[in-house]
Amino acid sequence: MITPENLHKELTVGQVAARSGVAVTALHFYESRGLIKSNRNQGNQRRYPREVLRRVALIKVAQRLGIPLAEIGEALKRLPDNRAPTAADWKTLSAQWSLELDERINQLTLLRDRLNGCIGCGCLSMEACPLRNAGDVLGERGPGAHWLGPT
Amino acid sequence: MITPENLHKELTVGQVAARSGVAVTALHFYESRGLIKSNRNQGNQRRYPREVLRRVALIKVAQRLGIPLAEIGEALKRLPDNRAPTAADWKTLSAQWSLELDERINQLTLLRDRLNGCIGCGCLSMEACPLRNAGDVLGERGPGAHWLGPT
DNA sequence: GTAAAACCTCTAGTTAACTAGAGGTCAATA
DNA sequence: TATTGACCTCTAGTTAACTAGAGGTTTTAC
Repeated sequence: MITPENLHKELTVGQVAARSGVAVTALHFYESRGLIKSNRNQGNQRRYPREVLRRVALIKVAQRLGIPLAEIGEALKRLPDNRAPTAADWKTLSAQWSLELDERINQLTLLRDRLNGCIGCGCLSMEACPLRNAGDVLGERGPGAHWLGPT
Repeated sequence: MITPENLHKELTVGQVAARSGVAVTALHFYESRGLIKSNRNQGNQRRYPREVLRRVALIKVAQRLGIPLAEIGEALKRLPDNRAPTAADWKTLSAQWSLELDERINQLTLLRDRLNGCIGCGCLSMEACPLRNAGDVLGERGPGAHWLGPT
């Protein structure tokens, strides 16, 4: 709901950048990917409702979890439109992401155990070595979550 | 040591590709990055000693561990020149990589615990939220190992 | 009222790890 | 011998997540 009062409270890109710790260009970029939205003033400059800060915060946390922007965008799209994510929304998203994180940790742990089992063996055979054809653990990157690791 | 006998045993790119499961173009690419080397025949075509198979195997395993090619190249360069990696070499490298994998797992575990601690809190404050300013856990990507996660 | 700071769009560059294709050569087979 | 398949080099494109800069407009502050 836009009242004269909260219109006054809108933020410029520069302000959002300063408060969120994200570069102005990055905010442009997020907008181009549909992760955030902006209103424009008379002179075509972006004006953000304050809620954008929360949205950006959520984006940054998700990135630290290793979730690619595209997926974060998907998740945000599933939230009621154009509203800041609430604590309840956050709960839903973070529970999901926690599961994926668990899965990722399991995969890495299994891989490490195999590696340790293979130290010194030196086989590396395509057919026999568990490190080489552990396709069951870390398969091709198909549909689903893709973990690129935190930057 | 090149004898008429093992000259005969040299492999073409296509053969290496087939046996290693890596595309021909990727082998070209590895060569351009100094990860593997080839001899050329009269017609300028690549001819590989059989040891290249072991080298490629090692590259693929390291990649599954999430180690970037540049670092794999560094590691290979530290091995005696132009020789296939032996079981002892593999032991050295894999022990090192195992440590890095441990570290990575620890980072992710800590992150997951923080995430779980934060589910429902919904704060996401720049100053207060442990998820947001856990710079101690996963910092900028500086010098050292860079983990991009397995593909 | 003017000058500087902030903003706008758009293109191009960055890294990683390749792939795809053009245009041409070489090798193996019938 | 001719043809096909494998090979050669080189350029350009791919994805992700941005950054840098050019060239131009708007806002703000003095």
